[in-house]
Amino acid sequence: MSNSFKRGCNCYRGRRSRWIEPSILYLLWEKSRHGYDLMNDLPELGFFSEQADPGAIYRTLRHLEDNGLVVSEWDTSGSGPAKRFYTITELGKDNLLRWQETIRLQKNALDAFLEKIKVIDRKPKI
Amino acid sequence: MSNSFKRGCNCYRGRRSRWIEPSILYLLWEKSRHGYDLMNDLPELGFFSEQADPGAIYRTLRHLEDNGLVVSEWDTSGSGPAKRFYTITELGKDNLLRWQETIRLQKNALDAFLEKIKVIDRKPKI
DNA sequence: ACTTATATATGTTTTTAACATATATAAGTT
DNA sequence: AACTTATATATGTTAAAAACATATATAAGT
Repeated sequence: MSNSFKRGCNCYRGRRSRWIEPSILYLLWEKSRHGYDLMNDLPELGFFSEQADPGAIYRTLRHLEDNGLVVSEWDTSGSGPAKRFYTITELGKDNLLRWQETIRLQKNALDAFLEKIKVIDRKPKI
Repeated sequence: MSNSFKRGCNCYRGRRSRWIEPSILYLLWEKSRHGYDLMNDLPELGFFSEQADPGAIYRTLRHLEDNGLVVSEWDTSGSGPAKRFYTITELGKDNLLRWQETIRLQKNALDAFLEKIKVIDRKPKI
């Protein structure tokens, strides 16, 4: 027996799920923001326990912009280094809406699964 | 603009989520089965839209067995090729229970997210 | 001059999912 | 007997994503 299960659950093996795309789209739908803001705001959506990975955020933003779901412009006002100000497009909004069905299906599956496994009795530990 | 978003949503980009491990554990908790049975039974849990990938199933079973969460024995009764009969262990049951919290957190995040995005209005198409 | 906070970006490695293929047994078909 | 199909397990290969690490730059505070 290898030891990857010995301590704790290893549920997810430390990985989060891939909801970063709709999460960013949603936050930009709420209001336009800088990429850096997303690092602070993403965890509140509940998909990222700790700090969101900057690498993931900026690469996702690039991907979204490459596909016309968001647009950006440099913002040199204010202090500190230049910021990129991201705004969702109509295509982006439309895309966000399309996520609803995927998310609903996933949620329903998780709901049903929770119902099923809640009847399992945990043996009392010695 | 690249074209990966042009048609449809690309939600998930064709990928399913990684609930195969607790799904298999649950099915084996219900009753011991052959790996081949899991191909038919897994889709009913709602995480896999179509046919589950045999490669994923057998590799996951190996992984679970390597870690003591399931045990197996060859079953040469019946017709056709020999089958491996899988049974969940106490450690496996315990592990399945530990998934509950992970699944609940994910479900709650999806729930909250659905609530948020449901207020977005879809523009009427021309 | 040094450190810290802000801000964006890229490089590398590991893991996972997706897809493809291989192997073998036995039953049914021509 | 040869061929096809269903059953059953397993491995190989590729592509994508996550995780982790590092690079670069501006400006404010000490």
